[in-house]
Amino acid sequence: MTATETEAAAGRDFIRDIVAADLDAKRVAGVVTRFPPEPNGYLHIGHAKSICLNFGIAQEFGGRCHLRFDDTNPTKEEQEYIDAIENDVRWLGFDWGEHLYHASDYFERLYEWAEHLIRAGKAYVDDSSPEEMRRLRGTLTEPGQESPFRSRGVAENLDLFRRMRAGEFPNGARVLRAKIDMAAGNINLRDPALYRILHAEHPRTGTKWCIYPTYDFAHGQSDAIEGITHSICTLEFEDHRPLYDWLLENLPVPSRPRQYEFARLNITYTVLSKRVLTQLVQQGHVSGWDDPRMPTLAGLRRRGVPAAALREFVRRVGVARANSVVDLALFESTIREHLNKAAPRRLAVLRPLKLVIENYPEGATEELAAINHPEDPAAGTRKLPFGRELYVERDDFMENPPKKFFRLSPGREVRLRFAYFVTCREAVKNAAGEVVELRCTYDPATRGGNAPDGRKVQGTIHWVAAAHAVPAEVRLYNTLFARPDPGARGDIMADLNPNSLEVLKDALVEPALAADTTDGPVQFERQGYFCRDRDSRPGRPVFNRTVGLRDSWAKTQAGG
RNA sequence: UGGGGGAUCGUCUAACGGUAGGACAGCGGACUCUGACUCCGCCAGUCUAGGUUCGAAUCCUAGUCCCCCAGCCA
Repeated sequence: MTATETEAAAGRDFIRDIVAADLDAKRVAGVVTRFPPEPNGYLHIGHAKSICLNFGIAQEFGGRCHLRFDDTNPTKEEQEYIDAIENDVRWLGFDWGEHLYHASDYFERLYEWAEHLIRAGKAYVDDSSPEEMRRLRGTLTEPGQESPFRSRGVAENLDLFRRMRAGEFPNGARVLRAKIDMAAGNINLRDPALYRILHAEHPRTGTKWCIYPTYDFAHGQSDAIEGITHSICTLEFEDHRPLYDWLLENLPVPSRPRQYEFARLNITYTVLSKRVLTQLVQQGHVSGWDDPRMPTLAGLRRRGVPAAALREFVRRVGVARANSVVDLALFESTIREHLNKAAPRRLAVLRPLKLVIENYPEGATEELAAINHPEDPAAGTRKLPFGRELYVERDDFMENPPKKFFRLSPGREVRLRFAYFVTCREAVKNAAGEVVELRCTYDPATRGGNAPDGRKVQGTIHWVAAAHAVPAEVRLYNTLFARPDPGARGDIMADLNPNSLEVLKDALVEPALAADTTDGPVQFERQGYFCRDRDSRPGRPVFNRTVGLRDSWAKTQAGG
């Protein structure tokens, strides 16, 4: 982060207010936060909010932030996800230093604490089937009933729990439960499960364990072990806070963290449900977790979104307790702002239409100077080859243009960016009546783009020289979902956008784009920001559109 | 009908009993060798009804609407 960004990120929200107050009142000596993902999928932009919050607070208040994998359910977790998560957090710009932890690091201690609870008469082994437990739990409006196993003695509970650990029972046969209150209005307090039997191989502990702590039994204690002061999570865990507190109060934990909840991020046209994202990958609706249409950090990275833009977006969104849905336009605006400053400009024709300059000498070639960045003279210039045959954008010609159309049409003069004024004399059509070529004339006196007689043109269009253009593939991305509120009407897959990907295989780009194989962003003038995809091959670059330029002409047309 | 939360411009978010502000979106204009960028202007909000107060988005009362919870998921 730059200094200014760090400063800007110090903007206040209710959580930072709490941290500041705790520090002021010396309730805590220093702030310690943590980002605790479960390694059962890839990180997405919703996680970015949590990452920026936790790591950001640690930075701003001079504390530290841990990366902790909440790996308590080996049936869902994989090493691939662990590796991807570490990579993504680093890419986002954060560093956990020495503080990389796993809930599984604490399995032995958690087990001891479970026995502690049993000895204190506050936990018991229940032989009920899952169905029976559900039946006795009651409903939202009716209290639950006590299990017949609730009154088991300490010795029997201890024996049974040890035999659970020893692997004497099959999955689901028994469970360790906290003894709290089956009549509690908060269902999480109706004797929640603490340990379940899972004969499964864990990515880190292998087959050492066949019983695993639940989220509730692992999370708060892990926080306490690490000395976390502010345990920040999303709103749906609000109901778990009483249980979080109950466990910390009934166990000999080394510290006393506090949980605070904030509203998770939602964005229009976007789905941030790990379940649905997994489904998109598994059913082949996207090419993988890093498909540039995915809201995953891997997808956004491949799409060309700068990490700094992601951080800035999260900052602009803010942190509150009210559920909300952020306009995708805010994200796009933030991306453009960053890319506008960073991206050198280039000319690329996405949907080529041949243009022949009849009065330009056959076989002649010349080079014209083009600036690389209009707002940054230090970016310098480059040479653009020019010739009698060019390609221009199909959209830049209309045989019968509407009012205010400032581009090419029969008889109209426009400027070719950095080159000459040309006037369209004729549109050549094929048998099907489609325009296949434009015959034009140019004014040699306008070399460089200005007329000595001072006359103006209303439009400037981009182009490439036929003899020097490099063929390229360009991938245009639209939202994965066609509706701003995917799934709101039931079947979320029914809301998939059939036009989320448009592949242009016949694009032509200026030579400089083929020569440069670095990874930085680039602006195709008048079109948008692009980045080179890893599918690029020598002589055949592939570009992803990160985001289009604002297009008030298109808006006018659509509106009119 | 249980428990826990939340309501401020179209959207997100400030305000901490004292001028309801910012950003995005939208609209209009200036500038322009990108219909981009930039700049200027405009539009627009405290869920409702009472109450306390010199003064209420903020405090009180009563409503309304929205979200979360009945995994041996996290």
